[in-house]
Amino acid sequence: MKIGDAANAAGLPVKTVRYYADIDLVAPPRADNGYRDYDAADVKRLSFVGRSRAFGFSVAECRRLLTLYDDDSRASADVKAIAEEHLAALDQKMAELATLRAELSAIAKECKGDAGARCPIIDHLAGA
Amino acid sequence: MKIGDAANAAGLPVKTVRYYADIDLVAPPRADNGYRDYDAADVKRLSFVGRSRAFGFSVAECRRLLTLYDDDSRASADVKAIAEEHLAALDQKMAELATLRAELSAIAKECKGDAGARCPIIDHLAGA
DNA sequence: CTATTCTTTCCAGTTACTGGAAGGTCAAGA
DNA sequence: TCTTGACCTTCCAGTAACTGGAAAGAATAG
Repeated sequence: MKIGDAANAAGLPVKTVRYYADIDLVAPPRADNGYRDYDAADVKRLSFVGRSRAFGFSVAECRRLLTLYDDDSRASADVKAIAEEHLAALDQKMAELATLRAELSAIAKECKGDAGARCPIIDHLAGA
Repeated sequence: MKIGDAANAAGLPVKTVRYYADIDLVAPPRADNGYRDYDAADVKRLSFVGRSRAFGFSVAECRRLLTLYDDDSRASADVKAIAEEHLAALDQKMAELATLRAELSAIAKECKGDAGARCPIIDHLAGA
């Protein structure tokens, strides 16, 4: 199966699939003509990565997950650990954004937002 | 004032200050010896950028904000527009993260996280 | 006068692709 | 058979915003 078909089946751009091959994430063998030769298992792995990425896992995390995916005798605890690690990271990021949002919102509220030059937002950013 | 002192006064790493000079964000003149020569206004601008970055504004947004900061006759509406644009972006990102978090959390809950191989997380990622 | 601390430039790496150029391969149609 | 077009290949560059490090010149303290 050529890269175009594999990418199509996995719902990923060809460029991305090629990239995953370059970084040895999902690296199929080559056919005689030099073309990458994907099989059904490769497509499954590509789809797996695609879904993992959609959940916000980094490529490094995808690599670990893929290893566990391939390992029939993994402990589900190992998978869950990665997931919870990721959940914690999501929580932290959300908390950071919420703080930022709240502070910026409070400052923005003070600004009239008219044609006048006086601007509490600028003042705050300037350290007033 | 040399870059080290300016960076110190602005609370930024020297590397970052040099980077800002490279991209013409805060670009001081050069002294005879070739050293960048910062004055008090430059330090203020650096601090301004530092605070803006801390609020999550991109460097591109900082550039716009800096222009407005420098313009005594700006309309506060222009500043507020950037701030609200940024608030909207923050809201969107937070919503995305919240969705991700909820979905992943729901899936993770199904996983026992023990020594067994059966793992609903993997199953979900595999598209089951 | 020297040792240390600055400063300079430039190159590379980070994350996860994405776009584009130049060129090889293959299947179908005239 | 020839050609056209769709596909494949590699490699280079760019994205965002730095950060680390190397090599070399400048300044300063003792």
